[in-house]
Formats: sequence, C-alpha cells, structure tokens
Amino acid sequence: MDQNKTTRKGRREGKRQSIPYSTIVRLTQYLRILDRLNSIGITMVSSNDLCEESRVNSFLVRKDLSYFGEFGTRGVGYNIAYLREEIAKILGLDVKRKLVIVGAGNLGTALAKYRGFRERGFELVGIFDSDPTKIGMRIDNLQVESIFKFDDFVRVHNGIDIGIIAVPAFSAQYVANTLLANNVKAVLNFAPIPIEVSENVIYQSVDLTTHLEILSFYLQDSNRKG
Amino acid sequence: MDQNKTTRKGRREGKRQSIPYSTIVRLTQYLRILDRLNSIGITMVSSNDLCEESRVNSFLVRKDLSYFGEFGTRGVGYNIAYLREEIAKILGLDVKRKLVIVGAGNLGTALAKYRGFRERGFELVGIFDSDPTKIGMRIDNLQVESIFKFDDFVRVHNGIDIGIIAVPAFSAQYVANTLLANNVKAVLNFAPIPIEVSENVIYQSVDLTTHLEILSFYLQDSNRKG
DNA sequence: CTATGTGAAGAACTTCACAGCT
DNA sequence: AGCTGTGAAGTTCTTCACATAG
Repeated sequence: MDQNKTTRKGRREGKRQSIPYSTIVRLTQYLRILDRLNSIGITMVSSNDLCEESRVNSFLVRKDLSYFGEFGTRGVGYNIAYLREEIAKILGLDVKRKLVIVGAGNLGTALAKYRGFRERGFELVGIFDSDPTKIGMRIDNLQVESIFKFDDFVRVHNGIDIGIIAVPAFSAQYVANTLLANNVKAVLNFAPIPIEVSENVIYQSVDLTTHLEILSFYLQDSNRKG
Repeated sequence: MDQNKTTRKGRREGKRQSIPYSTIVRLTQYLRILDRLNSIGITMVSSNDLCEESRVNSFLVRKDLSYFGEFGTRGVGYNIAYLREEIAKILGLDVKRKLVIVGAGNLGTALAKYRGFRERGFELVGIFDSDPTKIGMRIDNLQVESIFKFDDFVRVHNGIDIGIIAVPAFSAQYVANTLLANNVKAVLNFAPIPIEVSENVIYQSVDLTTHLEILSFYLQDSNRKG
C-alpha cells in the first residue's frame, strides 16, 4: 500500500525512533504466521523461520521487532505464545475496539459476517443503511439501523472507534462526514472513491480498481522480473 | 500496502530505471483525479493541482511521471485527456483483461456487481463456486459456474488474466491452486489467509484484518502525530 | 555453536533546486 | 513569467556484519 498509507505518518519525535509504516504491515503478517504455527502446536520460532513464511529476510524480522523491544532469546529464538501476545500489544489489539459498518448491501453483509475480527478484539456493534427496506434486516445477531439515527446510536454506545464505509461511491462522502461528526476516530473506506477526512482521523482505503490496475501494470511483460 | 507489495519487485535491469511500487499506486490515484476533473469539464491541470487533490507534493507527481516520459508542456501543465490516456497505457489498461471471480457469496457477489472495472478494461467473464445450490444462480448477465469445471471454461475462453479469490479461508489455497494450474497470470486474494503462489504469478491480497490492525496501531495515542 | 539485537553501510525513495521549454 | 523535467541532496528503509547472550 501505499494508497493505504495512513493519513498521518505515524511518526513521533522524542525518545522512540519513528516506525516505518511497512513495519506495522509486516507485524500483522508475523501475527498471522505465529497464529498458524501456534495452532499446529509449534512453540518456538527463529527469525529465519518467520522470514521463510513471509517474504522478507530475517534481518528485517529482527529489525522490525527491535523497534519495540527485545522479545527473543539469543541462541534460541522466539517463544511463539509470548511473541504473539507482544505483537498484539504493540498493535493495540489488547484494547477492545468498537466497530460499525455503514452499508448493508452485499459488501457490508460480507464484512459483517466475517468472524475474523472478533478474535482480534474488534467488536462489531452496529450496521447502518439509508434504505428503509434494509433497516430492520437481521445480519447474524445485529439488526440494520438507520444511518440517520447514527448520532443517537453513538451516544448510547458511548463512542465508536472504527467506522467501515461499504456504500456506493455517491454516498461515501456523506457517510464519512456522518462518522466524523460523531467522533469516530478511524475510517476504513471500501467505496471506490477518494474521501476527504480531517487530519486527525486515521484513514485507510481499500479500492478494488486500484488493486486491479496494479496487477495490470505488472501483467505487462516489460514490468516483470527479468 | 506493503502487504500488497507485488510478489516481484517490479524491478528491471537495463535501460529503464526501476519503478517504485509506490509510484504505480500513485499513478492509479492520479488517474482517478484526472477522471473527476475531466468529468467536470476541466481540460488542463498542473502538477500542483494534482498534488493538492492527492496527498503528495508536486515534485513527486512530476517524478512519478518522469519515469515514463514527458507528458506535460512547460509553462503550461498537463492536458487532462492526454495524460489520462498515457497513464492508462502505462498501467496496461489499454489491453483488455479477462477476469474471473471465484466465490459467489456476499463478497463475490458484491465484487461482481461492481461496475467500475469494466470502464478500466477489465472484463468479468465468469463467476465460480463449489456450492451446488449456488451454481446456476444469475448475477447480472452471468451465471455462477462450477469451480470443478474451471479447466473447461479456461479452454473455451482461451486463457484468463486475473482471478479474484472471494472464498472462505479454508478453501482459498485450493482455489489458488486451481487458478494457477490453469495458467491464470495474476491473483487478487480476498480470503483472510496467506496464500502460496509461484514466483512468476502476480499476486496481491486484501486482508480486512490487516487493515483493521493497522488502524488499531495508529489509534494508540503514542503512535499519533505529535 | 546458535540465533538475537543493533550500529553502520547500502539501497531505495522523496524532496529540492534549478535548468529548460513555452 | 510560469510550470515541467531531472540530477543531486536529503531522508527513510533495508541489508549487512558482528558483538552479545544463552
């Protein structure tokens, strides 16, 4: 990404060195690899093992971790359970985040039904739409609510951390404005259109067309690895 | 981002300088901005205009373009229609790409109904699933077909360029193998699991959990812009 | 002897300053 | 005068080599 580079650079003056965005992305990958190894009963891992699973080299694995502390044992490697927990802490996954999805179409429904985020501390607390025929519809244990009553909802729930935009392009900016007006702190946009958000809001976007266009570029022989 | 860095680095020895991955991502953004300006009747644009719309600076806009040639007029700026066409060519969007989606659940259906890719030269030619109750289902002008007959389909269609994986995690690798066995050249994976593909296949993945985890990291106050 | 952690070297990317057209 | 195009400078990220710890 890159298109997804967070609005702010995640930079910080002061004692701690600035953390590359790519490091954060890789940490999420390490987490997934550790989960898999853990689930098949492996308890220790070396930076070399980790780098074979991902597509980076072992220096980079160690450097990425070294931004945050020392998590391994020299001559031995990393304890998987421990490293998982530490990476989760680094990513702030030890804190519960309240999540809403706006848009109860196919995409919004697909996202809502995805169970993966629950186990990472993300709690889906609401699904919204503007279409009266969708409001009241049940998706798993939630009912679709009216986006026009979003402010009430936020008050009742005492603030929302992350809003996912899964509406058509033409209403995406309206939804974003609604989210921001209600102090949603981070926005993940799936609408195929650039959205304006204020500087202090954390923003990522996922654009299908962008991904396809990138594939298209590299599909050209002249851009392929010699 | 990043997680999405294409398998190969897009590097090329020889006369042409290597093109940063981020440049490609930004080109897709410029394209979207140009489309918008074009649709509201603007015909000329400066690198400065372009950079105000995106979040980069004007030096970078010009540097990005300069990897591929000279597209502007000094003292004047860029002709929007011309620049659009040139960027489209750079990205290989002047070539029609045949696209299939595997997985006719909510996500696959949402992707299939998205009209945006048609206007970029991506032609959705097939949707596949393994579930007999879904096979035959109509999505717009296409009928869901059996993934177990994918090889026949590819033969009839004389090759497929891009396969989109929109199935649950447990069957994602199987689908990927099926695609690769049939010489699909590029894969866009939406399943929340890392997939192994051979080195010569162009690969991008979109992982909801990764995006949420990145937001989570930057939601921590200590990682926010001072 | 093995594998981590890290300062330093190297590579890649971005910013800058200004030369070069119009 | 105005804006592009680009070599060079500056910054950030990655790789490396090795000191360090078990």
